[in-house]
Amino acid sequence: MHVDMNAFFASVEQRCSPALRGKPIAVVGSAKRTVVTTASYEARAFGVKTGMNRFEAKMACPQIIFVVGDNSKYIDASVRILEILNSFSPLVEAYSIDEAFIDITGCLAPFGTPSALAMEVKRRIKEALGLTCSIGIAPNKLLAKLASDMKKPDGLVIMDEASSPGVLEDLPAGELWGIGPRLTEHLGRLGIRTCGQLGRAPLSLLRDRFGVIGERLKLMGQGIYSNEVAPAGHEDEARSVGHSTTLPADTSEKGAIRRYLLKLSEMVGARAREHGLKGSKVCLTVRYPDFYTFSRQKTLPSHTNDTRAIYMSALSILEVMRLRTAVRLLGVSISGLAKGSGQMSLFEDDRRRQRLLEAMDEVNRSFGGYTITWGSLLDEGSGCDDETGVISPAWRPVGVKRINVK
DNA sequence: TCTGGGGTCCTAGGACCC
DNA sequence: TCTGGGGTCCTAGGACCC
Repeated sequence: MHVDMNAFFASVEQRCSPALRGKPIAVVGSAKRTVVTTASYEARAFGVKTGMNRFEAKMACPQIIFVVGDNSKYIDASVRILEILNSFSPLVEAYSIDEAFIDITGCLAPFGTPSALAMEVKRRIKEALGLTCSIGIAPNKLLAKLASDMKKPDGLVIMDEASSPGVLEDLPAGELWGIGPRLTEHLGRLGIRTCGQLGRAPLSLLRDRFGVIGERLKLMGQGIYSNEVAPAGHEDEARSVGHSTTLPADTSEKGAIRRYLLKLSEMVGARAREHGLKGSKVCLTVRYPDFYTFSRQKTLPSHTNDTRAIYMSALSILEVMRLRTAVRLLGVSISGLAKGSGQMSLFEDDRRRQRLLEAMDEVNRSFGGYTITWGSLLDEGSGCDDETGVISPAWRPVGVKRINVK
């Protein structure tokens, strides 16, 4: 079963503020350069879409109401929804803040049918949070996700082995989870437009053109998908931890760029430390005003989650980059992750350093945000403005991927 | 009054090793 | 008198997802 909350952020806001109900609203970030994260169904009717900037949204719908998103509300709602889902089955995978997969294979008895179970899930969520969702039930995650997408809002679609071939036969291949615009185009050039055609395409052709995913594509066209629901505690380990930010204005000013890099390094370091993770690679991403985006990474001699070590690496990469114009976005991430050993260093300096980081993390945990931070972040002059930016739907309510913002 | 931020996975070339 | 074949790791970019 796949549960997909309808216009999640916008619906939460409309529940909280009756004045917003029935109105075209768009949830955006607080930064100047922001985009629509979620549009209410009233706004979608005017063509407002996720990813539009304010100007585009206003053009599409002049009476649109912009609402600055509030992460804590969405995390709160998400946790409560997951609790409800967990009362039906222990096998709940929080796929994103507003989507979940639930293995209900062994949980049908009290309800009799999948449909009865799904109706009860919808009723409980509506009762507790006043929110609607679309539910898809199918033999696997691929088809369940497809099914939940077929009727919005407040839908319920059930697909079984008997009905899925009929649905897939004329379904555009690009509707499948994992087949995006580029693959759709490439498949189209091969004369493959529907899932039915994809499922019948010669394996040799697909393998030839798409490498290792060729085989999976053919199976997907046939509705075959073997990934299991991964409940809490059984997810894959995180592969990277990163933060990036679009600056309030493009800048070439070295001091400002360094301050942003320090702040990003601290956000990355703090989150890695919180989860006992250390990385062996640091990656710096830069976007120019023309949107040209590139990155350079550096392998470290040892694993680290120390803000200073991350920052120093980012700086050294920056030196190598030789920026050609002003910068629009900066990003810092670490990868090559390993669970920190927690072992005490032999060197007094390192031990003091570690205690300093722990103390700072503790203060920031207790008082929120970046109560304690680095002096050079606070230097006068060119801003390292504390803007929230846009809320990311990929956030998880719990675990490494939970992003703590203020 | 221009385009966010969080991720994962795959590819392809080159360095390096035996 | 002309250059094998196996492998790993690293890097940068891009497709795809929410």
